[in-house]
Amino acid sequence: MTPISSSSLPRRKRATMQNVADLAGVGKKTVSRVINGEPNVTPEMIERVRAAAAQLQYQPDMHARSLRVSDRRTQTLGLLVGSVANPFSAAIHRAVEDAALARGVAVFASSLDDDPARERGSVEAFLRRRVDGLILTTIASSQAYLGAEIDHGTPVVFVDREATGVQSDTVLADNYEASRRGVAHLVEYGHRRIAYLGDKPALFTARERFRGFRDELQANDIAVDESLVVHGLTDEAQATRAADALLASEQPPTAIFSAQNLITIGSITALRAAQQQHRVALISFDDIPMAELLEPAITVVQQDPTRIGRLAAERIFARLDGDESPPERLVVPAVLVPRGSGEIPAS
Amino acid sequence: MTPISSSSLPRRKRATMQNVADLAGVGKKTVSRVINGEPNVTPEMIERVRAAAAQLQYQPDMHARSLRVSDRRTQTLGLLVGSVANPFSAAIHRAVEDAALARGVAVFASSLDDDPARERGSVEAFLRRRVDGLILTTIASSQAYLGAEIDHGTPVVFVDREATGVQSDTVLADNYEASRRGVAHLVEYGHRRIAYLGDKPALFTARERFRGFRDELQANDIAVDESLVVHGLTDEAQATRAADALLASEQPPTAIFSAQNLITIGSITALRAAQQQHRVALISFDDIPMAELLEPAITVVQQDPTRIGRLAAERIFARLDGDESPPERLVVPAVLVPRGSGEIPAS
DNA sequence: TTGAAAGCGCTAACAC
DNA sequence: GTGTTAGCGCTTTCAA
Repeated sequence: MTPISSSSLPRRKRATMQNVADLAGVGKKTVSRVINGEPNVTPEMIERVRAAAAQLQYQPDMHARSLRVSDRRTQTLGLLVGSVANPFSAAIHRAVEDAALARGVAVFASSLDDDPARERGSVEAFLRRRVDGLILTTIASSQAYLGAEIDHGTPVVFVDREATGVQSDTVLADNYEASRRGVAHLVEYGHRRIAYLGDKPALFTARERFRGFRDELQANDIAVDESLVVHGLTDEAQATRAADALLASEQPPTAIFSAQNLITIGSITALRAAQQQHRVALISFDDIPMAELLEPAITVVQQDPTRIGRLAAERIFARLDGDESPPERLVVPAVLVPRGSGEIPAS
Repeated sequence: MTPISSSSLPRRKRATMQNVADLAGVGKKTVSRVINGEPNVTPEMIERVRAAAAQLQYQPDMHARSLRVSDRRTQTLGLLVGSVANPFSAAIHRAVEDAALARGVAVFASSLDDDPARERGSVEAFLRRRVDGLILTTIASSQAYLGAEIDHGTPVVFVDREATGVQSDTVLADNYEASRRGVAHLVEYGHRRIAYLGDKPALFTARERFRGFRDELQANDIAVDESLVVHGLTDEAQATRAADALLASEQPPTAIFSAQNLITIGSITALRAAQQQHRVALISFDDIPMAELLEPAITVVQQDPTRIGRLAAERIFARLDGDESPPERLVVPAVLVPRGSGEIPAS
């Protein structure tokens, strides 16, 4: 057995640039030049410094660097998503990470949990760590508190939801239009009693999707039946109960429009329990995992979180690279993917 | 319209502690005391400083702080998982975030993608940013390169996979035993021709799970039929092709043991295509989304990524709080969840 | 081409 | 209870 690292050893101090300079017998600034790949250093010097750095296992301190460097960049981004455990958020996260990795930028990721206090807390935590940019999903009633930071030059991109009280780059799905397309699809299959199961109307996306639902019905001369509309569903269990009740009512819907992925899963559970999954149509706003393997397969309005994340990161980096054009509002279309559940005709 | 933040304004500099001190008419150190909640400041002083800080929208610079503070902590953690977009990884991430949030610690999250170069790159990026601790999923053949950092006192916890060449806290599922339990379950239902579909044997988890598969068969006096064993499956499509081939062979298996979630999904696709999903049993190592809603519902060996993440974070913080006990190896049991697909008897 | 001095924003140590 | 000085590790500035 070779001895492999013992935690009871006296802790060695981390090597600094000065240590490297001393060992290499050069000035601190020369080490700095080599580490940062600056020109005007002779090959021998480069070699000497490299060797010393390797011997000491030197790792430059980016915090100390960013404190002194002229643009004060930290090569760091703050990302706030609904929840890092949510597949939609996770896809955004991954896309941001990929874009950031290419530029040597590290990403702080946090979960919002639709809690305004967490929004403020996360943003503060990011700002105290002097992130170069912010990609934010928001829930607070106003983001005016970001005004000073934006004026200061920190790029901010809002994703998934529109911000209030500040203007900055925004990347969104076309919630309203996509919702209309989903409802129109059901109407085409003869449905007129369409239930709407949605999230809290405090959410931008929930409002937009319901607006699309309502407008599309009206465009087809179908009155919105309030008894078929349920708002404020935030988890599977609530959605299941709401769908249960609708299916057990005197005049049950012939189709369900679910405005969000967790609600969809809850609705499927209810439809199965009532053995109505092949009789009552279902369209889900948001894709769900395994949708193609369910019976019936689930017709969805599919967002593109990867593209949303990529575009958001691109906006941040464009701003960091000097883009001073007016704030952009990028809309990423959601597409209707017919798979079966949405093509069940009205009975 | 009220004017709301204009990006073409001259960029105001960020307020520093000195600015706050000047405005409040006190010394820098007094501001420092107030910001950090240190004792021995009169209430009036606190109020004056608070007001000045608020007026200037002062945000302390944690980098400058950590540079000077005696323990050099940055209140930052580095987390490397398989992929932030993978549900298993995302659950770990979320658990780590929750534990970190309670201590005001921010989390850098990165994806490994089973690429040794990414492992090294991510760890370097974390170290250059002087994270207080590392939670790592690894793929490189050795983690000996971390020895110096561990000696230096940075806590490192390995999750999901065992490390090589260093000793440090580790949190793992009981891959071997859980795999045996899964196979034993199939044997109980009369299966003797059980296929194994697994990931690259370079992975610690893949090796352990296969070892469990093999040993459990042998314990039941069943010879391992090499024609029923496929390694090196890394995505759904590969798994589907492998399962297709097995099902179409002269002597098809009566059961499939899938060693990983993506392989399970691919296997389900193949079983459906061959209309064998109600005839050939299937057990999945790793839960998959919607498993209960599939037909048949999928029997799984369910890991507990939330617990893995929580324990990993607890280890880090215990070390940061001074725990000097020998490295721990925590095993989080995976449990067999019978749902239907694993209870199809041998035909 | 190289290096010495100054200083980024903050806190430790110590004076008052 | 409060302020002053020095210095964390690094880059900038500027002189050699």
